[in-house]
Amino acid sequence: MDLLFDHIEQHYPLSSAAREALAENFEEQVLAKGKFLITEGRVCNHLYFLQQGALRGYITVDGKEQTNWFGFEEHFITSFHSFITRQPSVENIQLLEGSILWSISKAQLTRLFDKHHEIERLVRIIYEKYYIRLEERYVNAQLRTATERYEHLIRESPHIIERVPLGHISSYLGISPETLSRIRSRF
Amino acid sequence: MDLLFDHIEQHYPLSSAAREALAENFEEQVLAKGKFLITEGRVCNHLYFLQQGALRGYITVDGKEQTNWFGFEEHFITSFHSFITRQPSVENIQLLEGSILWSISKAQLTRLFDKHHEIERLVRIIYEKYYIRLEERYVNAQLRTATERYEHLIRESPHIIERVPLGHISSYLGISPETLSRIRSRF
DNA sequence: GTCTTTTTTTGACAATTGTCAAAAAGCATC
DNA sequence: GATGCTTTTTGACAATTGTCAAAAAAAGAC
Repeated sequence: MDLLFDHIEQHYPLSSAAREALAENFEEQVLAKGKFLITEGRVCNHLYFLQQGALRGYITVDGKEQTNWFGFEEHFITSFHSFITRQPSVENIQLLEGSILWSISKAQLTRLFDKHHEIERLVRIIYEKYYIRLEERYVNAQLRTATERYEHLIRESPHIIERVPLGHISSYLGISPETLSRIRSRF
Repeated sequence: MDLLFDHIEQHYPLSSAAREALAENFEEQVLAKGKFLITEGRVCNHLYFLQQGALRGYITVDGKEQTNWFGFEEHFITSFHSFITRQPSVENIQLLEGSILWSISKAQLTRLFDKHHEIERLVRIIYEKYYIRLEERYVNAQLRTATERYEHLIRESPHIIERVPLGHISSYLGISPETLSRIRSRF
């Protein structure tokens, strides 16, 4: 739980009262590789903090998987669309490694917003940061050639190659596994 | 200004005290077609509400313009990355039509967060909505063929074609103007 | 270790898209 | 209307990427 609060402090420093209130509402969760945190069709009512491990979020388009993001240690994770709208998720979140997470329900979090203004501020600030991160992902996805997108990926997150099967990376880059293999073969 | 508060009420109903505080801090701005709301290299310190008109946000990559979004009536607009980080904008925001906007500075808004919890809540909720809208844009941008992306665009926002030059639409879809022209020629 | 299954690579070919150049159409201004 | 200027279209060709099939490599199960 220390890692969770270390991460929170990086965004906004909380009073000890707010920290304790949060601590009471987070629950630890340990999941094995290959399992799903969220599957499409179900409403996602929880926000997760990934303490240890790796996940990916993907949707199914024409029977094929399209990976939208990879998540590693010390990030908040959820199926945001479902969490926000309370509608069934279109996204699947899968464990790429055995992972340790902390979860809090939307109802609990909303209750804390009323009790502690600073917790709502924290979440507002986290949304800001996550928004601009998503913007960056969007801009990179728009890069013209697959080679540029791949180069950008290994430049920004070189560790990804060692932790994620290439098939998922190709679906993240929006190309076929064959094309990714050919790009990699010419360095 | 009525439109601004109509829009706000759709997200979260404010007390009259909060509404008045907001009203005091928004300023009207009228800009002509072709002008820029924000240019790259400058810090964007304001959040804008577009009451009437049309804009686009784009970045410059290898000397070419890459349109990231179009903005029409009744949306909040800013160069989010710059507004949030207080760093120089990489994005340009250009007026596609003569437009009427309402602006509030980041400093003023931040001051209001401390005075009125509900205004910070409103902004938190707006971020949620804008986040999932950006997610949708991301997913659509990942569609395999340019034809699919074009079809999706005219299905979701058919009005766009009448208000935006095709050159900007092709740069939004990530294709050359020639390719867009050919896609359109076969309906 | 061997066997099985999954992932990655390679080859051949087709489809999609980009680039360059020129023509056509549209839009201002006079 | 005629005149420039910008946008859009069309043609020819090259580059990129996808698809299908099969081989090679890697990862798991026993």
